[in-house]
Amino acid sequence: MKKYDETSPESIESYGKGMIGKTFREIFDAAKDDPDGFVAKDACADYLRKHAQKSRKGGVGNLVEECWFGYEANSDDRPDFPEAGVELKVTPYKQVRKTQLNPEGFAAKERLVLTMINYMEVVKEKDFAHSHLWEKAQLMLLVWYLHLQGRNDIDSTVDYVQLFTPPAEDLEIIREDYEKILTKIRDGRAHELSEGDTLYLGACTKAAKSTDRRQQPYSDILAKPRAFSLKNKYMTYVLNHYIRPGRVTYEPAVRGKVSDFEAYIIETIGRHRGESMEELRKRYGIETHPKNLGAMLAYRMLGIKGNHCAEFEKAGIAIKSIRIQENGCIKENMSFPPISYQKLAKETWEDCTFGNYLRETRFFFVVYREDRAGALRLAGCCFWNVPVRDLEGDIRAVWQETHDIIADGRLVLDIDAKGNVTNNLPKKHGHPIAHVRPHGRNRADTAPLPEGTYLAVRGNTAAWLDDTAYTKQCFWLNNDYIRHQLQLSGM
DNA sequence: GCATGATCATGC
DNA sequence: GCATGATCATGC
Repeated sequence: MKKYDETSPESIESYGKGMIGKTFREIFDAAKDDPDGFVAKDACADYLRKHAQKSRKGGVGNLVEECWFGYEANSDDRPDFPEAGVELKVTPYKQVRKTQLNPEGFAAKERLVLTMINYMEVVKEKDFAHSHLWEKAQLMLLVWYLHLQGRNDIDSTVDYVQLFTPPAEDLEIIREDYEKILTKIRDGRAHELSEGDTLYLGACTKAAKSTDRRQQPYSDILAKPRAFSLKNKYMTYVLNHYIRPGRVTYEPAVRGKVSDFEAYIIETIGRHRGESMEELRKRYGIETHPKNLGAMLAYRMLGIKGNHCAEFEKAGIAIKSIRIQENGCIKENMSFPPISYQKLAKETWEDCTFGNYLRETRFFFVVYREDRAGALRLAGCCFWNVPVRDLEGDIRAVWQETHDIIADGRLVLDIDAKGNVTNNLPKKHGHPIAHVRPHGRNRADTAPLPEGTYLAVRGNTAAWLDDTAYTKQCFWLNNDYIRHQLQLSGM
């Protein structure tokens, strides 16, 4: 006898809310001792074994299915509660740095995987409304728990349980994302899919081994197995704006309905083509010359008063303003967040901070070009993400070289008689796309090296030196590479 | 002129 | 206090 009505989403939700405040271990223990035989006993024994070792991916999800809802976990294609059309999703969130706009500092820990993309079958679907994806995503019961580093998730508490359907304005974009992914598959380019291609719905890689490949219908090239997923940034927005109570929402760029989000943004900003940064700055009443002026002006041109935009936030779009000099060169290389040497040393390319950032982030380039008088005039804008071949080519090489030097403790400084410092990290020379360079307050602004590794110094020493830490560096994308990418985007 | 290392200014 | 975006300084 079920303790809820399997045909009613509300009943499933209300029964699910009974988990709030309980740990997964408590849910398991209660089920184990349930005299009604509510749970398959074999499954419970299985859990004890698996969780005695270490936390298993999907482990707590299966635990909730079997120990709380009392059905056997399976990889059935249908929704978990077929009669109610509800899909159960147990998903972690985590603590991140607190900011003014995220005062408690919570973020989704992972993207939400919805369903595998069967390249051969998905192209036969009539449209999004009739897709297998929509069947799985139209009504989800989200179960959130806080993941703490170093703690087995089985000891986490269930914090939120809520039915969720993406709101209409998000669905418009999810539908466009779906079409974009389908178009790439229909063009025989499934092997070039990337999470950065789309906004809220991503095609994330999902394979047991990094060498796994799948057939695709319109090309002989094998493609990585991928799944439709709601991206991490979107899930963070869902958590902080739809699930947790009392959060502020950001202003949207689109009010009403548009058929193509990106085209609308480009067109709206494009109306200001030819205007100078200074003119725009004064028009929008910005008194100072902040470093993020380019981004601020982009928001103003989109009719947004603050320095955040709901759609960009949900999609994880990063605004980068680019200045082209009169001679056609981009003045500066493009910087990224500082490298944590300790994290880097433990990472692999398949799952690393910088690689994941580039894979998941869509960029919005706002381009200003210097005129003869030296004024920067808006030249246009475009959306961009790193092409797979570049990511897996030079960027990967630069990352791997940097990783190996740091992880193996092979970082070497040469200091000449004048005190000029050079290191052996990958340079722009010899790398067409990316390089590594300092990026901190000054060279005494350092980050710790992995434990047990030490900075080697040849030549002279320097007062700021400490052989367990080194000047903060970051990965940079080369200016000429960005220039070339802009040209490919028709700018 | 450009690569590389270094630093500045502002906002969160 | 630190990340971020931007720019500077020097030597080859």
